[in-house]
Amino acid sequence: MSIPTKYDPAKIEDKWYDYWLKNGYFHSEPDEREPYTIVIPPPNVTGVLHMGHMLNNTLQDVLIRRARMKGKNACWIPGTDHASIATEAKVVAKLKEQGIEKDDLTRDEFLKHAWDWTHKHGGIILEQLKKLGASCDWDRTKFTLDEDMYESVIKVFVELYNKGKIYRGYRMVNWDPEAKTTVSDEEVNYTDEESYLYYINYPIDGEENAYIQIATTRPETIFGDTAIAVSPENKKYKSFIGKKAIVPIANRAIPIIADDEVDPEFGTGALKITPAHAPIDKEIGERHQLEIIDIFNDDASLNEYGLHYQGKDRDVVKKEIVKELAAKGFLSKTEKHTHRVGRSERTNAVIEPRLSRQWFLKMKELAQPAIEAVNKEAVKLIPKKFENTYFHWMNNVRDWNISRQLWWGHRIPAYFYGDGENDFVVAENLDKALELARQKTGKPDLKKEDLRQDEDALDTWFSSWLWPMSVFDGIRHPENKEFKYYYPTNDLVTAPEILFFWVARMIMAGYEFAGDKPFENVYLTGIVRDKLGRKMSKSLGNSPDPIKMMEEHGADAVRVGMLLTSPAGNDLPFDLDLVIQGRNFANKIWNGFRLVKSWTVDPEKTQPAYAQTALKWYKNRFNKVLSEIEDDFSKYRISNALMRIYKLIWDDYSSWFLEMIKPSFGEKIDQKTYIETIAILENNMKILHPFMPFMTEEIWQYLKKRQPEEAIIIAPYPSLQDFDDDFLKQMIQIKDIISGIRKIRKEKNVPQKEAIILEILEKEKISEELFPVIEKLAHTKSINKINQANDQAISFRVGFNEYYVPLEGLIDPEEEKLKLEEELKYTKGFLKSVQKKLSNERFVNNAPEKVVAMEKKKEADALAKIALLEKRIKGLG
RNA sequence: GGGCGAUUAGCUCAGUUGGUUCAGAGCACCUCGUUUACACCGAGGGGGUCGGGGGUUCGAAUCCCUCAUCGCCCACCA
Repeated sequence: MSIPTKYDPAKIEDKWYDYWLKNGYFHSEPDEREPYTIVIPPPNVTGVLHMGHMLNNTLQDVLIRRARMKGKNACWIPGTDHASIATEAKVVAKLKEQGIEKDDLTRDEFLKHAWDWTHKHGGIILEQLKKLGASCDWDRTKFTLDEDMYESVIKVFVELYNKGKIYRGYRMVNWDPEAKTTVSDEEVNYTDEESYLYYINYPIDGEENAYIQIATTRPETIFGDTAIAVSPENKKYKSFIGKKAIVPIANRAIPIIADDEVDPEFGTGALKITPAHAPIDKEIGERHQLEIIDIFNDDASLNEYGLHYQGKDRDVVKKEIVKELAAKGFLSKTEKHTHRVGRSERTNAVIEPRLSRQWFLKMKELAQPAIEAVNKEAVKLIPKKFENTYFHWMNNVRDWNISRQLWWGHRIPAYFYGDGENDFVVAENLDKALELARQKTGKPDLKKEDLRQDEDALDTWFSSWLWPMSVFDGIRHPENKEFKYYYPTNDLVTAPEILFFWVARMIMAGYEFAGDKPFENVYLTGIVRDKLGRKMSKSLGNSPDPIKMMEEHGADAVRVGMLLTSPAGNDLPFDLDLVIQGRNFANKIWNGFRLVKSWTVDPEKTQPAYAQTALKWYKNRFNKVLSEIEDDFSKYRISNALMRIYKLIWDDYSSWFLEMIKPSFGEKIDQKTYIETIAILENNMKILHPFMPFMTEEIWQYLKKRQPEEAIIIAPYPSLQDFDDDFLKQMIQIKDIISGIRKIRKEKNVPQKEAIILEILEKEKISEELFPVIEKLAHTKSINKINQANDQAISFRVGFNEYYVPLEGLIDPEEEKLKLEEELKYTKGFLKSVQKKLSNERFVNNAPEKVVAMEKKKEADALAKIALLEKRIKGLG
């Protein structure tokens, strides 16, 4: 059987994925083993895979595969989120294309369209994750609108309502006029935008030619003005307080009031108050019991209060009213002004602050155990720097507006029986609602038809905050076996952008409903950016197509590319070069494997000394690196761990170890070395498997005929063994000697096939055990110890020892001398700095003994070296 | 406006309690190389006064102050 020269991922990746799937290696059931659980951050059900998902899920897969190999019962729960706003917006847009308006449909009709859309496009992203190699337990795939998930959400809502934590409030909310729904504070993005500040004169009621001037960015809201406020400290306006001003165009008289909130420095120092449309105005309005006039329709066009502007969009009205104000002499001046504008994360529409009756969840109490959990590190945020942000947000948490004016989602289980503000009951279903309503109203003849369920749906996050519990049915049945076994989960990998949306709320929900944290560690990834540092986005077109990239270069290469430079919490400046580096690595490994497979074993042959040493060295080296990798993983330094494996395999294994044991041309390899080399290769593949699952399985299966239960995906991870650090240090010396010889060969053009002699002037003991390696790699015909310098040779130093390579006819004494003099100069400089330190009394008196002793040794060493060099230079004449 | 974090080689980052091994890694770069695993390669090499300034200390990339630049989070400036 011939092995292809080049590793071709396209040919094998699907094969192994199917193999793992078929053998059920992704599936988990509770058993006696220790569980290791991750719940996926559920992507939008109709979403497609982007680079952020790639990074995120690669990390999760690395963690889950490693845990699986380490003998844990690894369970990675996949699933999707119904993503109410995003999905509903997509469905509305699609219907519009077909000439259908949402408003013309009934709720049920619309939901049917939404479900059709979901069934058509839903789950594509999960299929894409399979290409990446994600070893999720697909039998456990969940969707946030599944029946059991739905029941969990409703149960929680009812419970929280009964505890008094959910209430209805007439509050200022963020209104998205495009999606025609409220959005949470977290879903509003603020940016500085250029606009204008308009100075408008409001005539004083009953006075001639007297007016008060205000400055506003929103002249179109004057129809909602119900007062003008000034600072009580402001002398300029003292005389105005208590008078009335006339709203231009609207011709209404409104009071001029004093309020501390008004900044006398800003604009004119007078502020028009529109309680329905600005948070600060609402507060001032409440303090002064001002009338509230809402001038907008749901789509931010003006309603009847807008008079002749009724029906026109706010932006159109702004332009037109400025002209009218100017024409009628109310507009005094216009100046450029930069201010912060809030836009909806989903639709990018400018958010309209609006007073509206909504459902809220009290957060203050829920936040307490969640703060405590992070504080005492029951839940760890990685990297730690996010804890500050977390605490800050949690300590200032505001009530959560959980209702959305959407149909796609969990419908709020509140049932109205009348028109009064409190004429409703909250219950799991209509039957229970009826019962409650009958009790509450005292009307036993109340019928189902008399009840009307709230039209609104819940914020998507109100279902995802239960995710780690609801996927195990822990909300409906907290005593069930699965929930008890898998919960709390272990690691959560997600983006810092949703720290508050999701992570913080899951922690709150965990303590509130299960009395325990939802997970132990939260690994926060960075944002995937392009080479220029821009966030990758569809609109910029700067994001590579992950699927195409995996097809071209292999999923393993892409995984390596994603992880090479992405420490937790740091943005990942992604570039195709990283994937190429991953691909090159795969090819390197492949060829290292091919080389080993090409050897034929001679059972009669005895093991050469160099091979024995090489094996001893590599095994020690492997264990040292393994211990470093363990440490990296314990600190979630995943990139670092990968880089260590990369260097281990490329440098230690390929460049050094394989070269050491490689049989000479035409020769066979001895059995012992061969068997051990295979074992070494297998261990390399094992520690690499979490990062490059496909190629490692391919090589693993190529190496030996294996039964399904012997697949690498479930092979036991190498256990950590002791290593001899001194021996490893000796090998570093040997490597330096070999490099020294290579350098001479290069400088003097002595080809590798020409054997050379190495002479050693030994000042410190060097172990002869390692000489066969020098012989093999530097191609020496003899290695001799000598007692004095050989002037007919080229020299180099490693540590305190001098090495000579006699090369007749190629020696240039002047060149040698120059080299030595340069080194002498450097050593003298070094000595000077050491002696300067040692002559400093304060150093000698204050520094710890150990440090002083070290400096003294440095001094002695330098002196010895100088003597040596001087002698050599003298010898050269 | 308030808070947090960062600034180390061309790029992306390590650098644990200040003291051999503290100035490192990978990529990129330069030179050489058709040696029978791999040019998706090998061998060798260059490159940073650790953002600026000040301080503490015998000793600072590491601790303190300050300035500059960048990033993030929070906030009702019309």
